[in-house]
Order: sequence, then structure tokens, then C-alpha cells
Amino acid sequence: MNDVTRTLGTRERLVQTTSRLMQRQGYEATGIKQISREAGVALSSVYHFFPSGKQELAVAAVRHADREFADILREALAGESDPGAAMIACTRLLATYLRDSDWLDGCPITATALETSGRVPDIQQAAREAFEHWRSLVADKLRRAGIAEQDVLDLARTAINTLEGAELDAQVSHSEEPLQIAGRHLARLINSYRR
Amino acid sequence: MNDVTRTLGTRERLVQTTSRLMQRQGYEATGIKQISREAGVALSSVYHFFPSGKQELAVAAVRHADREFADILREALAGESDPGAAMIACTRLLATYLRDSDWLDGCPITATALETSGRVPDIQQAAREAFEHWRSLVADKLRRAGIAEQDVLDLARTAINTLEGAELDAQVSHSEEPLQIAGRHLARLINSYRR
DNA sequence: GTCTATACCCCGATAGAC
DNA sequence: GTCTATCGGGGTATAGAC
Repeated sequence: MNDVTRTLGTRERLVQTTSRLMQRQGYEATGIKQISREAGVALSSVYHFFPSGKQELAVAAVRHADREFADILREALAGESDPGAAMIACTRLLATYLRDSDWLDGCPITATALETSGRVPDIQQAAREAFEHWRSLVADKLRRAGIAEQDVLDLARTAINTLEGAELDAQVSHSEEPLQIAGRHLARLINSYRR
Repeated sequence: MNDVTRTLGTRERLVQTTSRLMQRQGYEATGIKQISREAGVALSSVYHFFPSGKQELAVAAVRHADREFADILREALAGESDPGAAMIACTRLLATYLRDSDWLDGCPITATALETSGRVPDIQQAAREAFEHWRSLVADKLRRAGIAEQDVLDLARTAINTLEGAELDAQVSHSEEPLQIAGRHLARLINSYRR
């Protein structure tokens, strides 16, 4: 039990706990019993709120992580007017989360998405929607900064993907450097498209 | 049983089968029994060759994937003299593997590395070494193409990381487009560093 | 909605004959 | 080195009282 245990409703606690555990361990290694224990919820209650079990709970957790990271990303992007500087701000934020969690808290959905690839369509769909959502936030930022419309979607896609790859590298390397480098390179790439 | 079953020694068959299964399912979802069955090897033989069990086998599988992908990468890079064109050749190759496997065969070690993050140091170490190895191949290519030494290592790092992120996106999206876009952007970024 | 108890299955790992 | 058999535990999921 932690502070989350007391302030939220049972369903919310389950989703949030599942999201955090799957971020760190992935889908298969995260058990329903572990979730119910850490959320301070009876096992039977899990099946009360999510009758079809683990997959349904995982989908809710991925959607939760989608919204949560979107909020973080939106705020980081809004803090800088220049879009290149905004990407660097994003890498700083990701690096901080990683370091402060002893290199455990990377992208909240990547492990789950990869493990269930081709096997659990509902989870795949939720992951697809999350990436699409995050891309759209970067695209908005680029558009408002005056990047030509024909470049916006492609740049946003590479920006999110480079963040994903650099975050994975940082997590495995226990180093903020891959993210710092990615920030500089993304800023340079975006600047090369400015008119 | 498949063709791999007959042409290789028992140990090699185990490692190769494990590598393929963990590429698609990750570490936790891949069971020792499944491995021994698909490799056509008795369960007890797994423990004969890998006395300390699943973790030891997984480390060997990650090292195998390291060497295997390094061979592929080296060949793709050697096929083009221009380093930007070489990166585009890499994205084409990754896209082909993904499409031809129904979007199942992405990076052979990412899922395993993420799932065991902070929990299985031996696997983490093997994954770290693999990424480092792949980066060094790209760095060689950039160096030979005359990129300034102070830019080589950083560019190689972002190149591998962007490939990783774009491959993840392609796998989740069931589309070659993220990789095509990444190839174009990486070529542009590298060209901006040419002297 | 939450409690306790449990069915049923598959996991990693091992034993001992051959 | 490979065979069959099995152990102990934990997995998901369910039943039925309250």
C-alpha cells in the first residue's frame, strides 16, 4: 500500500498500479495477484471490475499510460517556443524520470507492446493509439512553429521514434547521454526544415 | 522441428531457437519446455548444456542475436558508399524482415532487454554489449566516409536508436513507412555533418 | 463489492534409469 | 547425453458466503 491506495477509487487504483508494474516488468511478468496485492485490492475485485481478466486490465493500463504521458509531453512542449528547444526539453524530462527511478521507468508501454506483438490484438490497438496520440502532440507543436505541412507528420513521427530509441538506450546503458544526444540531433533536424 | 533441427549441434539449436522465440515473445513468455520442444531437444538436455537454466540460455541467445544482426548490418552498410544511403539501405532491410514475418520479427533483443530491466543483470549486460557492438559498426562507416571524429560516436548512437524506435513503430503500426521516413531523416542528418 | 478458499494448469528445475 | 517422471510453486480464474 502507498499513497495511491487511499486517494483513488478501487478501479483507478488497479489501473494505475497495473500501468506502473507493466512499465517496469512488461505484461507477462506482471501477475494479477501482484497487482491486487500492491493496489490493496482483493483478487476477486479485479474480476469484478475487469470480468475478462488480465488482458482487459492491461488494455485499460495502456490507455491510462497513454493519457498520462500525453499530459507530460504536452506540458514539456508548451514550455519552449522553439520546436527544437522543445524536443531537448523532452529528452531532459525523460532522462530525469529514468535517473530518478534507478533506470527503471522508461516508456510505460513499449515492453507490453513488444511482448504481445501479434498475440493480443486489443493491447496492440491500444499501443498503436498511444503512439499516434503522442505523435499528434509533436505535430501540433511543429505546425504552430511554422514547419511546412508536408514535413510535419514525418518529422513528428521520427521525433517520437528517436525519443523511444534513445530512451531504451539510456535505460539499458544507465546513462542520460543517449537522450541528450538525441535532443541535439532532433533539434538540428527540425531546424533544417525551418523556412 | 524445422530445417534448423537437423543441420546444427544440439547446443546451437537451443540457442538459435531461444533467440527466435524471445525475439517474438520476449523473455517471460518463452518457456523452457517450448524451447526444447521446438528445437527437438529433450528438456534434460537444456539443463545439460545450460546448468543454471533459463537465464543462462537467455544470455547465450542475446549474444547469438548480437552476432547475427551485426553480420546483417555490416553487409547492408558495405553495400553503399555514401553513409546516408547506407542508413536508408538498413531501413529497407529491417522493413523487409518485418513485412515478410507478418510484423513479428523486429529487433531480436529489445523485448527481452526491457522485460528484464533492473532484474537480470547478466541479460542486461549482454544487451548493452549488443547495442554497443552495432553502434561501432555504424561508427566505422561514418569514419570511413570522412565524418569528423568528434561527431562520429554521437551520430552512430542516434542512428541505431532511431532505427530501434522506427522499427518498434513499424511493428506496432504494421507499416513500413516509419522506417522509410527514419531512413530519409537519418540521411539528411548525416549529410548535414559532412565536410 | 469484498472476503476466503480452491480448481486447474503450466512454470522452472530435478532425479535417476539407461 | 537423452529418456520418463515428478516435485513444488505460482499462474489465471472461479465459487460461494457475506
